[in-house]
Amino acid sequence: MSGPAENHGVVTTIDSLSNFADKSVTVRGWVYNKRSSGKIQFVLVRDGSGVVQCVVVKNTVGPELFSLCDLLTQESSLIVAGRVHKDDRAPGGYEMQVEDMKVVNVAKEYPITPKEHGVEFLMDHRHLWLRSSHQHAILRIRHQIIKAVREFFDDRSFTLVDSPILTPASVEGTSTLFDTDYFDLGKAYLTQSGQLYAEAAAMAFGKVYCFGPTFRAEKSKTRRHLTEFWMVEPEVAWADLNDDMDLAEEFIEYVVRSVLKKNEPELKLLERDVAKLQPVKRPFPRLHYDEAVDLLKKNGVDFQYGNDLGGADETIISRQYDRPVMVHHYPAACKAFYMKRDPERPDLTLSVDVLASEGYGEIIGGSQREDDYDTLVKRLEENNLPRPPFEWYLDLRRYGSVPHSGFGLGIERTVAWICGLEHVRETIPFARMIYRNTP
RNA sequence: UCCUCGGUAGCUCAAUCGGCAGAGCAAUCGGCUGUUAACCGAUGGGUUGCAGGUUCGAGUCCUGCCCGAGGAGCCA
Repeated sequence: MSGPAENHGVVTTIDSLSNFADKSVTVRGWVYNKRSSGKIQFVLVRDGSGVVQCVVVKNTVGPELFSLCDLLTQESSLIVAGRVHKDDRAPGGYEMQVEDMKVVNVAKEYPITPKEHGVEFLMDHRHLWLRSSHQHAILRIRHQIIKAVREFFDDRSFTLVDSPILTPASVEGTSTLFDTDYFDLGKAYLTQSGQLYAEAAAMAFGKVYCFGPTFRAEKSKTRRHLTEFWMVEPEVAWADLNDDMDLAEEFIEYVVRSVLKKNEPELKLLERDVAKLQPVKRPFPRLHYDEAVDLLKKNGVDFQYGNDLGGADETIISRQYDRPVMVHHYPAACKAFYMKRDPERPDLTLSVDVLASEGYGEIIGGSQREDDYDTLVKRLEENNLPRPPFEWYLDLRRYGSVPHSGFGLGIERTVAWICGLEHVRETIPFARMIYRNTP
Protein backbone atom coordinates (compact mmCIF):
# COMPACT_ATOMS: atom_id res chain seq x y z
CA MET A 1 0.00 0.00 0.00
CA SER A 2 1.45 3.32 -0.98
CA GLY A 3 0.77 6.35 1.12
CA PRO A 4 2.47 9.06 3.05
CA ALA A 5 4.83 6.52 4.56
CA GLU A 6 7.69 7.19 2.17
CA ASN A 7 8.48 10.58 3.64
CA HIS A 8 7.79 9.82 7.24
CA GLY A 9 10.00 7.08 8.52
CA VAL A 10 9.26 3.41 8.91
CA VAL A 11 5.90 1.75 8.83
CA THR A 12 5.33 0.30 12.26
CA THR A 13 2.64 -1.10 14.49
CA ILE A 14 1.08 0.67 17.42
CA ASP A 15 2.39 -1.77 20.03
CA SER A 16 5.97 -0.74 19.24
CA LEU A 17 5.53 3.04 19.12
CA SER A 18 7.46 3.46 22.37
CA ASN A 19 10.61 2.51 20.43
CA PHE A 20 10.18 5.59 18.24
CA ALA A 21 9.83 8.46 20.70
CA ASP A 22 10.32 11.82 18.97
CA LYS A 23 10.69 10.13 15.59
CA SER A 24 8.32 10.18 12.64
CA VAL A 25 6.64 6.90 11.74
CA THR A 26 3.73 5.64 9.72
CA VAL A 27 0.85 3.58 11.06
CA ARG A 28 -1.90 1.84 9.10
CA GLY A 29 -5.22 1.16 10.75
CA TRP A 30 -8.84 2.01 11.40
CA VAL A 31 -10.57 4.84 13.21
CA TYR A 32 -11.63 3.59 16.62
CA ASN A 33 -13.16 6.84 17.78
CA LYS A 34 -12.83 10.54 17.13
CA ARG A 35 -13.18 13.67 19.21
CA SER A 36 -12.94 17.02 17.58
CA SER A 37 -12.68 20.59 18.56
CA GLY A 38 -12.72 23.64 16.32
CA LYS A 39 -9.04 23.60 15.52
CA ILE A 40 -7.79 20.35 17.00
CA GLN A 41 -8.94 16.79 16.42
CA PHE A 42 -8.17 13.60 18.32
CA VAL A 43 -8.41 10.50 16.16
CA LEU A 44 -8.08 7.18 17.96
CA VAL A 45 -6.54 4.71 15.54
CA ARG A 46 -6.37 0.96 16.10
CA ASP A 47 -4.30 -1.43 13.97
CA GLY A 48 -4.84 -4.80 15.65
CA SER A 49 -1.78 -4.42 17.84
CA GLY A 50 -3.10 -1.52 19.89
CA VAL A 51 -4.76 1.89 19.87
CA VAL A 52 -3.03 5.25 19.52
CA GLN A 53 -4.37 8.76 19.77
CA CYS A 54 -3.48 10.84 16.72
CA VAL A 55 -3.54 14.56 17.31
CA VAL A 56 -4.32 16.79 14.33
CA VAL A 57 -3.70 20.50 14.92
CA LYS A 58 -5.11 22.82 12.26
CA ASN A 59 -2.38 25.45 12.52
CA THR A 60 0.29 22.76 12.12
CA VAL A 61 -1.08 20.58 9.33
CA GLY A 62 -2.92 23.24 7.37
CA PRO A 63 -6.60 23.51 6.46
CA GLU A 64 -6.52 20.87 3.72
CA LEU A 65 -5.32 17.97 5.84
CA PHE A 66 -7.38 19.21 8.75
CA SER A 67 -10.60 19.08 6.75
CA LEU A 68 -9.65 15.58 5.54
CA CYS A 69 -10.24 14.47 9.12
CA ASP A 70 -13.86 15.58 8.85
CA LEU A 71 -14.33 12.65 6.45
CA LEU A 72 -13.25 10.13 9.03
CA THR A 73 -16.08 8.06 10.37
CA GLN A 74 -15.81 5.25 12.90
CA GLU A 75 -13.88 2.30 11.37
CA SER A 76 -12.68 4.23 8.31
CA SER A 77 -9.30 2.89 7.24
CA LEU A 78 -6.32 5.19 6.92
CA ILE A 79 -2.58 5.53 6.72
CA VAL A 80 -1.29 8.14 9.09
CA ALA A 81 2.19 9.54 9.56
CA GLY A 82 3.40 11.58 12.45
CA ARG A 83 5.87 12.17 15.20
CA VAL A 84 5.66 9.87 18.21
CA HIS A 85 5.27 11.86 21.37
CA LYS A 86 5.18 10.76 24.98
CA ASP A 87 2.24 12.40 26.69
CA ASP A 88 0.52 11.35 29.89
CA ARG A 89 -2.77 12.80 28.66
CA ALA A 90 -2.86 10.25 25.83
CA PRO A 91 -4.47 6.87 26.37
CA GLY A 92 -1.54 4.46 26.29
CA GLY A 93 1.05 7.07 27.19
CA TYR A 94 2.16 7.76 23.63
CA GLU A 95 0.41 9.73 20.92
CA MET A 96 1.15 10.78 17.35
CA GLN A 97 1.39 14.38 16.23
CA VAL A 98 -0.02 13.97 12.74
CA GLU A 99 2.06 15.22 9.82
CA ASP A 100 0.38 13.46 6.93
CA MET A 101 -2.60 11.23 6.32
CA LYS A 102 -4.23 9.19 3.61
CA VAL A 103 -7.82 8.06 3.93
CA VAL A 104 -8.08 4.62 2.35
CA ASN A 105 -11.77 3.93 2.82
CA VAL A 106 -14.50 6.05 4.38
CA ALA A 107 -16.63 3.65 6.41
CA LYS A 108 -20.39 3.75 6.09
CA GLU A 109 -22.35 4.31 9.26
CA TYR A 110 -20.85 1.72 11.62
CA PRO A 111 -23.43 -0.37 13.48
CA ILE A 112 -21.45 -0.92 16.67
CA THR A 113 -21.17 2.36 18.53
CA PRO A 114 -19.15 3.00 21.68
CA LYS A 115 -22.40 2.72 23.65
CA GLU A 116 -24.17 -0.38 24.91
CA HIS A 117 -25.60 -3.12 22.73
CA GLY A 118 -27.58 -6.26 23.32
CA VAL A 119 -26.18 -9.75 22.88
CA GLU A 120 -28.32 -10.64 19.89
CA PHE A 121 -27.29 -7.51 18.00
CA LEU A 122 -23.63 -8.04 18.78
CA MET A 123 -23.74 -11.71 17.74
CA ASP A 124 -25.49 -10.72 14.50
CA HIS A 125 -22.53 -8.40 13.91
CA ARG A 126 -19.88 -10.78 15.21
CA HIS A 127 -17.72 -10.13 12.12
CA LEU A 128 -17.46 -6.50 13.23
CA TRP A 129 -17.66 -7.10 16.98
CA LEU A 130 -14.25 -8.79 16.74
CA ARG A 131 -12.77 -5.31 16.29
CA SER A 132 -13.80 -4.08 19.72
CA SER A 133 -11.33 -4.13 22.56
CA HIS A 134 -12.97 -6.77 24.77
CA GLN A 135 -13.39 -9.30 21.98
CA HIS A 136 -9.90 -8.55 20.76
CA ALA A 137 -8.49 -9.26 24.22
CA ILE A 138 -10.48 -12.49 24.61
CA LEU A 139 -9.29 -13.88 21.29
CA ARG A 140 -5.69 -12.94 22.04
CA ILE A 141 -5.95 -14.93 25.24
CA ARG A 142 -7.56 -17.81 23.33
CA HIS A 143 -4.58 -17.70 21.01
CA GLN A 144 -2.16 -17.85 23.94
CA ILE A 145 -4.07 -20.71 25.56
CA ILE A 146 -3.90 -22.75 22.37
CA LYS A 147 -0.23 -21.93 21.98
CA ALA A 148 0.45 -23.00 25.57
CA VAL A 149 -1.50 -26.22 25.03
CA ARG A 150 0.70 -27.17 22.11
CA GLU A 151 3.89 -26.10 23.85
CA PHE A 152 3.02 -28.19 26.88
CA PHE A 153 2.54 -31.41 24.96
CA ASP A 154 5.28 -30.77 22.41
CA ASP A 155 7.81 -30.12 25.20
CA ARG A 156 6.89 -33.43 26.82
CA SER A 157 7.49 -35.59 23.75
CA PHE A 158 3.85 -35.96 22.77
CA THR A 159 3.17 -36.38 19.07
CA LEU A 160 0.28 -34.53 17.48
CA VAL A 161 -1.87 -37.13 15.72
CA ASP A 162 -5.12 -35.55 14.64
CA SER A 163 -8.30 -37.55 14.41
CA PRO A 164 -10.79 -37.44 11.54
CA ILE A 165 -13.72 -35.05 11.66
CA LEU A 166 -15.94 -37.21 9.47
CA THR A 167 -16.56 -40.52 11.22
CA PRO A 168 -18.67 -43.59 10.45
CA ALA A 169 -20.36 -43.83 13.86
CA SER A 170 -20.79 -42.26 17.24
CA VAL A 171 -17.78 -42.42 19.54
CA GLU A 172 -19.76 -42.79 22.72
CA GLY A 173 -23.03 -44.00 21.33
CA THR A 174 -25.04 -41.56 23.38
CA SER A 175 -24.77 -38.07 21.98
CA THR A 176 -26.81 -36.80 19.08
CA LEU A 177 -24.54 -36.19 16.11
CA PHE A 178 -24.69 -34.08 13.00
CA ASP A 179 -24.85 -36.28 9.94
CA THR A 180 -24.17 -35.82 6.27
CA ASP A 181 -24.41 -37.95 3.13
CA TYR A 182 -21.16 -39.69 2.30
CA PHE A 183 -21.24 -40.83 -1.34
CA ASP A 184 -22.13 -44.52 -1.62
CA LEU A 185 -21.17 -45.30 1.97
CA GLY A 186 -24.32 -43.92 3.55
CA LYS A 187 -24.16 -41.47 6.44
CA ALA A 188 -21.07 -39.91 7.89
CA TYR A 189 -21.10 -38.09 11.22
CA LEU A 190 -19.23 -35.06 12.49
CA THR A 191 -17.00 -36.24 15.31
CA GLN A 192 -17.91 -35.63 18.91
CA SER A 193 -14.46 -36.69 20.14
CA GLY A 194 -11.16 -37.82 18.69
CA GLN A 195 -10.48 -40.11 21.60
CA LEU A 196 -10.87 -43.56 20.05
CA TYR A 197 -8.48 -42.55 17.29
CA ALA A 198 -6.10 -41.04 19.84
CA GLU A 199 -6.08 -44.41 21.61
CA ALA A 200 -4.99 -46.08 18.38
CA ALA A 201 -2.28 -43.44 17.96
CA ALA A 202 -1.08 -43.91 21.55
CA MET A 203 -0.45 -47.59 20.79
CA ALA A 204 1.72 -46.42 17.89
CA PHE A 205 3.51 -43.43 19.41
CA GLY A 206 3.18 -43.81 23.17
CA LYS A 207 2.21 -40.24 24.04
CA VAL A 208 -0.07 -38.39 21.64
CA TYR A 209 -2.65 -35.64 21.50
CA CYS A 210 -5.23 -34.59 19.00
CA PHE A 211 -6.58 -31.09 18.77
CA GLY A 212 -9.48 -30.06 16.63
CA PRO A 213 -13.11 -29.08 16.37
CA THR A 214 -15.78 -31.38 17.73
CA PHE A 215 -19.54 -31.32 17.26
CA ARG A 216 -22.60 -32.04 19.34
CA ALA A 217 -26.08 -31.87 17.87
CA GLU A 218 -27.73 -31.82 21.26
CA LYS A 219 -30.20 -29.03 21.87
CA SER A 220 -28.25 -27.67 24.79
CA LYS A 221 -29.04 -24.08 25.47
CA THR A 222 -26.84 -22.79 28.23
CA ARG A 223 -23.89 -20.47 28.72
CA ARG A 224 -21.54 -23.46 28.66
CA HIS A 225 -22.56 -25.03 25.34
CA LEU A 226 -21.71 -24.64 21.68
CA THR A 227 -22.61 -27.06 18.89
CA GLU A 228 -19.08 -26.71 17.50
CA PHE A 229 -16.18 -26.43 19.91
CA TRP A 230 -12.47 -27.18 20.14
CA MET A 231 -11.05 -29.92 22.25
CA VAL A 232 -7.52 -31.09 22.95
CA GLU A 233 -7.27 -34.76 23.85
CA PRO A 234 -4.00 -36.28 25.10
CA GLU A 235 -3.75 -40.07 25.32
CA VAL A 236 -0.90 -41.89 27.05
CA ALA A 237 0.07 -45.55 26.86
CA TRP A 238 0.96 -47.22 30.17
CA ALA A 239 -0.71 -44.42 32.16
CA ASP A 240 -3.21 -45.20 34.90
CA LEU A 241 -5.82 -42.88 36.42
CA ASN A 242 -3.33 -41.30 38.83
CA ASP A 243 -0.91 -40.60 36.01
CA ASP A 244 -3.81 -39.06 34.12
CA MET A 245 -4.66 -36.75 37.01
CA ASP A 246 -0.98 -35.79 37.43
CA LEU A 247 -0.88 -34.85 33.77
CA ALA A 248 -4.14 -32.89 33.92
CA GLU A 249 -3.09 -30.72 36.86
CA GLU A 250 0.37 -30.04 35.48
CA PHE A 251 -1.26 -29.14 32.16
CA ILE A 252 -3.80 -26.71 33.59
CA GLU A 253 -1.19 -25.10 35.80
CA TYR A 254 1.03 -24.59 32.77
CA VAL A 255 -1.72 -23.03 30.65
CA VAL A 256 -2.89 -20.64 33.39
CA ARG A 257 0.65 -19.54 34.26
CA SER A 258 1.36 -18.97 30.59
CA VAL A 259 -1.62 -16.64 30.22
CA LEU A 260 -0.79 -14.80 33.44
CA LYS A 261 2.72 -14.25 32.10
CA LYS A 262 1.87 -13.29 28.53
CA ASN A 263 -1.53 -11.60 28.67
CA GLU A 264 -1.38 -9.11 31.51
CA PRO A 265 -2.74 -6.21 29.40
CA GLU A 266 -5.61 -8.31 28.08
CA LEU A 267 -6.57 -9.60 31.54
CA LYS A 268 -6.49 -6.04 32.83
CA LEU A 269 -8.70 -4.80 30.01
CA LEU A 270 -11.17 -7.58 30.79
CA GLU A 271 -10.97 -6.55 34.47
CA ARG A 272 -10.18 -10.14 35.36
CA ASP A 273 -9.36 -10.55 39.04
CA VAL A 274 -6.00 -12.30 38.56
CA ALA A 275 -5.80 -12.95 42.29
CA LYS A 276 -8.34 -15.70 41.57
CA LEU A 277 -5.96 -17.28 39.03
CA GLN A 278 -2.74 -16.94 41.04
CA PRO A 279 -3.48 -19.95 43.31
CA VAL A 280 -3.88 -22.29 40.33
CA LYS A 281 -0.86 -24.43 41.20
CA ARG A 282 -0.27 -28.08 41.86
CA PRO A 283 -1.43 -30.04 43.71
CA PHE A 284 -5.14 -29.70 42.96
CA PRO A 285 -7.53 -31.20 45.48
CA ARG A 286 -8.67 -34.72 44.51
CA LEU A 287 -12.11 -35.75 45.59
CA HIS A 288 -13.43 -39.28 45.32
CA TYR A 289 -17.02 -39.36 44.08
CA ASP A 290 -18.06 -40.65 47.52
CA GLU A 291 -16.40 -37.64 49.14
CA ALA A 292 -18.04 -35.30 46.63
CA VAL A 293 -21.46 -36.71 47.52
CA ASP A 294 -20.74 -36.26 51.25
CA LEU A 295 -19.65 -32.69 50.59
CA LEU A 296 -22.88 -31.96 48.73
CA LYS A 297 -24.99 -33.44 51.50
CA LYS A 298 -23.07 -31.41 54.05
CA ASN A 299 -24.05 -28.35 52.03
CA GLY A 300 -27.71 -29.23 52.19
CA VAL A 301 -28.09 -30.71 48.70
CA ASP A 302 -30.62 -33.53 48.40
CA PHE A 303 -28.30 -35.61 46.25
CA GLN A 304 -29.09 -39.13 45.08
CA TYR A 305 -25.99 -41.35 45.27
CA GLY A 306 -25.15 -42.72 41.84
CA ASN A 307 -26.31 -39.69 39.86
CA ASP A 308 -24.03 -37.53 37.78
CA LEU A 309 -23.11 -34.13 39.16
CA GLY A 310 -25.31 -31.34 37.83
CA GLY A 311 -24.17 -27.81 37.05
CA ALA A 312 -25.31 -26.55 40.45
CA ASP A 313 -23.54 -29.43 42.21
CA GLU A 314 -20.29 -28.69 40.40
CA THR A 315 -20.58 -25.05 41.42
CA ILE A 316 -20.98 -25.94 45.10
CA ILE A 317 -17.97 -28.26 44.98
CA SER A 318 -15.68 -25.92 43.09
CA ARG A 319 -16.52 -22.99 45.39
CA GLN A 320 -14.90 -24.89 48.28
CA TYR A 321 -11.44 -24.47 46.77
CA ASP A 322 -9.21 -21.72 45.44
CA ARG A 323 -8.05 -23.84 42.50
CA PRO A 324 -9.52 -26.45 40.17
CA VAL A 325 -10.72 -29.62 41.84
CA MET A 326 -10.52 -33.14 40.43
CA VAL A 327 -13.50 -35.40 41.09
CA HIS A 328 -12.70 -39.04 40.35
CA HIS A 329 -14.35 -42.48 40.37
CA TYR A 330 -17.73 -41.49 38.95
CA PRO A 331 -20.43 -44.20 38.86
CA ALA A 332 -20.35 -46.31 35.72
CA ALA A 333 -24.00 -45.55 35.04
CA CYS A 334 -23.23 -41.95 34.12
CA LYS A 335 -20.03 -42.52 32.14
CA ALA A 336 -19.05 -43.84 28.71
CA PHE A 337 -18.61 -47.52 27.84
CA TYR A 338 -14.84 -47.34 27.26
CA MET A 339 -13.96 -46.26 30.79
CA LYS A 340 -12.27 -48.91 32.90
CA ARG A 341 -14.04 -50.00 36.07
CA ASP A 342 -12.47 -49.80 39.50
CA PRO A 343 -11.48 -53.44 40.19
CA GLU A 344 -12.49 -53.04 43.85
CA ARG A 345 -15.70 -51.14 43.14
CA PRO A 346 -17.08 -52.32 39.79
CA ASP A 347 -19.95 -49.83 40.04
CA LEU A 348 -17.42 -47.01 39.76
CA THR A 349 -15.14 -45.99 36.87
CA LEU A 350 -11.50 -44.96 36.81
CA SER A 351 -12.60 -41.52 35.63
CA VAL A 352 -11.87 -37.93 36.50
CA ASP A 353 -13.54 -34.59 35.82
CA VAL A 354 -11.64 -31.39 36.47
CA LEU A 355 -13.91 -28.63 37.68
CA ALA A 356 -12.56 -25.13 37.15
CA SER A 357 -12.63 -22.77 40.13
CA GLU A 358 -15.17 -20.00 40.77
CA GLY A 359 -18.09 -22.17 39.73
CA TYR A 360 -17.05 -22.48 36.09
CA GLY A 361 -17.64 -26.22 36.13
CA GLU A 362 -16.22 -29.04 34.09
CA ILE A 363 -13.34 -28.22 31.75
CA ILE A 364 -11.77 -31.67 31.60
CA GLY A 365 -13.24 -35.15 31.40
CA GLY A 366 -10.90 -38.12 31.37
CA SER A 367 -10.36 -41.71 32.38
CA GLN A 368 -8.28 -44.82 32.27
CA ARG A 369 -9.59 -46.85 29.33
CA GLU A 370 -10.84 -50.41 29.38
CA ASP A 371 -7.93 -52.44 28.00
CA ASP A 372 -9.34 -55.97 28.31
CA TYR A 373 -10.84 -57.39 25.12
CA ASP A 374 -13.62 -59.49 26.67
CA THR A 375 -14.70 -56.75 29.07
CA LEU A 376 -14.85 -54.19 26.29
CA VAL A 377 -16.98 -56.49 24.13
CA LYS A 378 -19.34 -56.85 27.09
CA ARG A 379 -19.53 -53.07 27.50
CA LEU A 380 -20.43 -52.59 23.86
CA GLU A 381 -23.27 -55.10 24.25
CA GLU A 382 -24.48 -53.47 27.50
CA ASN A 383 -24.66 -50.15 25.71
CA ASN A 384 -26.43 -51.62 22.66
CA LEU A 385 -23.66 -50.43 20.40
CA PRO A 386 -23.22 -52.08 16.98
CA ARG A 387 -20.14 -54.23 16.76
CA PRO A 388 -18.86 -53.61 13.21
CA PRO A 389 -17.91 -49.93 13.55
CA PHE A 390 -15.87 -50.80 16.64
CA GLU A 391 -13.94 -53.80 15.27
CA TRP A 392 -10.88 -51.66 14.62
CA TYR A 393 -11.13 -50.31 18.16
CA LEU A 394 -11.29 -53.86 19.53
CA ASP A 395 -8.15 -54.62 17.52
CA LEU A 396 -6.28 -52.32 19.91
CA ARG A 397 -7.13 -54.86 22.65
CA ARG A 398 -6.33 -57.85 20.43
CA TYR A 399 -2.83 -56.78 19.55
CA GLY A 400 -0.66 -55.83 22.49
CA SER A 401 -3.19 -54.09 24.71
CA VAL A 402 -1.71 -52.02 27.55
CA PRO A 403 -3.19 -49.85 30.29
CA HIS A 404 -3.69 -46.34 28.98
CA SER A 405 -5.44 -43.12 29.93
CA GLY A 406 -6.30 -39.73 28.56
CA PHE A 407 -8.59 -36.76 28.85
CA GLY A 408 -10.26 -34.04 26.83
CA LEU A 409 -10.09 -30.34 27.61
CA GLY A 410 -12.71 -27.98 26.20
CA ILE A 411 -10.93 -24.89 24.90
CA GLU A 412 -13.90 -22.55 25.03
CA ARG A 413 -14.77 -23.36 28.64
CA THR A 414 -11.13 -22.88 29.55
CA VAL A 415 -11.04 -19.49 27.82
CA ALA A 416 -14.27 -18.46 29.56
CA TRP A 417 -12.85 -19.44 32.94
CA ILE A 418 -9.47 -17.76 32.49
CA CYS A 419 -11.05 -14.60 31.06
CA GLY A 420 -13.81 -14.59 33.68
CA LEU A 421 -16.61 -14.54 31.08
CA GLU A 422 -20.28 -15.29 31.60
CA HIS A 423 -20.78 -17.18 28.36
CA VAL A 424 -18.66 -19.32 26.02
CA ARG A 425 -20.08 -17.65 22.90
CA GLU A 426 -17.47 -14.88 23.18
CA THR A 427 -14.55 -17.31 23.48
CA ILE A 428 -14.60 -18.51 19.86
CA PRO A 429 -14.36 -16.23 16.81
CA PHE A 430 -17.64 -17.36 15.28
CA ALA A 431 -19.87 -19.29 17.65
CA ARG A 432 -22.16 -22.05 16.47
CA MET A 433 -25.13 -22.54 18.74
CA ILE A 434 -28.50 -24.22 18.59
CA TYR A 435 -30.19 -21.06 17.28
CA ARG A 436 -27.26 -19.49 15.48
CA ASN A 437 -25.08 -20.50 12.56
CA THR A 438 -24.36 -17.01 11.21
CA PRO A 439 -22.32 -15.00 10.48
C1' U B 1 -37.86 -30.93 24.40
C1' C B 2 -39.50 -28.37 29.03
C1' C B 3 -39.70 -23.88 32.47
C1' U B 4 -39.08 -18.44 33.04
C1' C B 5 -38.41 -13.62 30.86
C1' G B 6 -38.41 -10.54 26.64
C1' G B 7 -39.36 -8.27 21.22
C1' U B 8 -41.17 -0.12 20.63
C1' A B 9 -36.33 4.75 15.93
C1' G B 10 -29.86 2.17 13.26
C1' C B 11 -28.52 0.89 18.89
C1' U B 12 -29.91 0.89 24.38
C1' C B 13 -34.38 1.70 26.61
C1' A B 14 -39.07 4.58 28.53
C1' A B 15 -44.40 5.13 27.70
C1' U B 16 -48.82 5.51 34.72
C1' C B 17 -55.50 2.85 34.63
C1' G B 18 -56.47 1.06 27.52
C1' G B 19 -56.42 7.76 25.75
C1' C B 20 -51.47 12.64 20.95
C1' A B 21 -45.07 7.40 19.94
C1' G B 22 -40.63 9.55 23.78
C1' A B 23 -35.26 10.03 25.63
C1' G B 24 -29.98 9.09 25.29
C1' C B 25 -26.47 7.44 21.78
C1' A B 26 -25.61 7.00 16.38
C1' A B 27 -26.51 9.94 11.60
C1' U B 28 -26.70 15.06 9.30
C1' C B 29 -25.65 20.49 10.02
C1' G B 30 -23.36 24.30 13.12
C1' G B 31 -19.89 25.75 17.48
C1' C B 32 -15.39 24.86 20.37
C1' U B 33 -6.92 24.44 20.35
C1' G B 34 -6.04 18.87 24.98
C1' U B 35 -10.34 15.67 24.20
C1' U B 36 -10.64 10.75 27.41
C1' A B 37 -17.74 6.46 25.91
C1' A B 38 -15.62 14.75 25.06
C1' C B 39 -19.11 18.70 25.34
C1' C B 40 -23.01 22.55 23.55
C1' G B 41 -27.07 23.83 19.88
C1' A B 42 -30.23 22.30 15.77
C1' U B 43 -32.37 18.65 12.14
C1' G B 44 -34.13 14.10 10.12
C1' G B 45 -35.59 9.30 11.81
C1' G B 46 -41.52 4.52 13.69
C1' U B 47 -45.73 -1.45 9.72
C1' U B 48 -44.47 -0.88 18.42
C1' G B 49 -41.94 -9.14 15.91
C1' C B 50 -46.28 -11.44 12.62
C1' A B 51 -51.61 -12.73 12.08
C1' G B 52 -56.29 -12.38 14.10
C1' G B 53 -59.74 -10.76 18.09
C1' U B 54 -62.09 -7.40 22.10
C1' U B 55 -62.93 -1.93 22.28
C1' C B 56 -65.33 4.58 20.55
C1' G B 57 -59.98 3.94 20.97
C1' A B 58 -54.60 -1.25 21.66
C1' G B 59 -47.35 -0.50 22.31
C1' U B 60 -50.67 -1.75 26.56
C1' C B 61 -56.02 -6.68 27.07
C1' C B 62 -57.13 -11.93 24.66
C1' U B 63 -55.74 -16.20 21.09
C1' G B 64 -52.20 -18.40 17.81
C1' C B 65 -47.46 -18.17 15.60
C1' C B 66 -42.24 -16.38 14.83
C1' C B 67 -37.63 -14.77 16.95
C1' G B 68 -34.26 -14.05 21.07
C1' A B 69 -32.23 -14.44 26.23
C1' G B 70 -31.54 -17.21 30.89
C1' G B 71 -32.10 -21.93 33.08
C1' A B 72 -33.14 -27.57 33.15
C1' G B 73 -31.81 -32.17 30.93
C1' C B 74 -27.14 -33.74 28.19
C1' C B 75 -22.28 -32.71 27.97
C1' A B 76 -16.41 -30.33 27.16
